[in-house]
Amino acid sequence: MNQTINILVVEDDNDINQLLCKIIKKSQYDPQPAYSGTEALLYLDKQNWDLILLDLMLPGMEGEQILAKITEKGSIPVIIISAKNEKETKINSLRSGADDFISKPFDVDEVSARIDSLLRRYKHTNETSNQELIHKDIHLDAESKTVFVNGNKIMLTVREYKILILLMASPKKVFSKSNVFESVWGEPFHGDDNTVNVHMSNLRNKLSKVNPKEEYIETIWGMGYRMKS
Amino acid sequence: MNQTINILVVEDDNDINQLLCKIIKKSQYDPQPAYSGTEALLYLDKQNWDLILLDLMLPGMEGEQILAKITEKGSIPVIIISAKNEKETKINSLRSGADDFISKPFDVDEVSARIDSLLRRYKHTNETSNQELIHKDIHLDAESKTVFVNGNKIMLTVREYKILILLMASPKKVFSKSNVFESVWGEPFHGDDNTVNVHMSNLRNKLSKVNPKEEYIETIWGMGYRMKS
DNA sequence: GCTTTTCTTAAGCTTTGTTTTAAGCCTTTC
DNA sequence: GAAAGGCTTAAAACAAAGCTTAAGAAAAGC
Repeated sequence: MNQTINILVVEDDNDINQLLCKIIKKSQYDPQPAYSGTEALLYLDKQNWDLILLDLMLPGMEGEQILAKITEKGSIPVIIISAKNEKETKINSLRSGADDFISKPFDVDEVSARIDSLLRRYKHTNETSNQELIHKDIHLDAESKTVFVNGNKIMLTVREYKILILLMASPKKVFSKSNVFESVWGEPFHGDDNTVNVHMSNLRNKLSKVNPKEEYIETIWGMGYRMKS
Repeated sequence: MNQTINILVVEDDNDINQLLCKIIKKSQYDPQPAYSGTEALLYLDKQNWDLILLDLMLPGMEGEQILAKITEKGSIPVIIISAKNEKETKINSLRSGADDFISKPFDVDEVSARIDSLLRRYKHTNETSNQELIHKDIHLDAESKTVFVNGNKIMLTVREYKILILLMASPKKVFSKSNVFESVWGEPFHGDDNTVNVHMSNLRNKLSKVNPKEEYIETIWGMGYRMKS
């Protein structure tokens, strides 16, 4: 049960990277150093990270690009650690999906406290990746990001896939439109929006194309959507 | 559907409090100023807060005590805003359950960005309020938004569902029509309205369709409604 | 840069839910 | 035990939520 917590440390400076890893180890977490942007990207897809520490100034690739890749990938908590200390950098990072911003030079204990604080809240969120979800004759393989209905592979777009994985991860739960929007799009929902409907409709079509008799996703009027059991 | 987000602003300085409220309003959230620790505590239990901004230096009561009360109460996200800028204060706050620490003087845009960042995550995680309400043979599961009477699933509309959850959450309490209306509809009640009656009737019908002998909701003449024990 | 795919927006339409209306039914009070 | 006021109910009118389609915009892929 005592699962290890994996933290990716993206920082080109050798000494600082080692220092960060040391801090992390001291708190009983499992650090993985990455010394460049490209190295970071390699690790990114390789496993599920519980948290990422990211330096914004990297050789080869800008930290901002990495941040974009991370947020695109899912909802991994990110702490930016940077010497680029201007207001704009800070705010842009936070707006782009970072959860915290620590300025260099940093205080060892503060870094540790902020890591703990973030993990305390979000430890339990990232548990659904890297497994196979099954519901009726839908098989969703999270690792290869493929979906089979009745043995037939179907091609979903990113949005459709994310909606499906959300619903399938908690098959009894009812997700409101705003739930869905905020989980899948990662931004606040403003009520007059039709795009969830459209994607839901498209997803349903793709699912039922294979097996027209079956209804997979049900609508709970005024409440939202749920996998039909 | 488009729920408001309530933010409690605990800060004794009038100008700063107003400034913070202004920032919050600009982001379409709903701020509530509290100018002292005691005032903050009053508000704390009064409703469910999505986020709390907390100044550490308050007259009468120390901010640390408030923080303790907040974390004790549940998992409301807290951002500390403080002029006490020493390392120890920062780290203690974070270790005591705060999610972020902003030093005074603060930058308006940074505050805004950090609020958004925290809410973005919090709203995803806080949806697992998986509670089940039981009254006689009625089982109400909040996560799946389903209601069972004597083991049989019954289909309720949103209004009916909300009325039932209200009554079942406080089964001994008598709810006046205006109570019900204001809780379920979220707007002030004007006495000459019959709609609560209608929905109550429909709800009773659906409940007693399964089990006609049982009376679940009783009318207290001139007072309101209550779950019948 | 051009092509292809995917996403978003908007409109019209269908389904479902809500409110109003109004008649009749209980309780209470005098 | 009749009048008054509150409560219930059923049905009609209305409103809202959801679905589908198609077309333009944006993004991704080549």
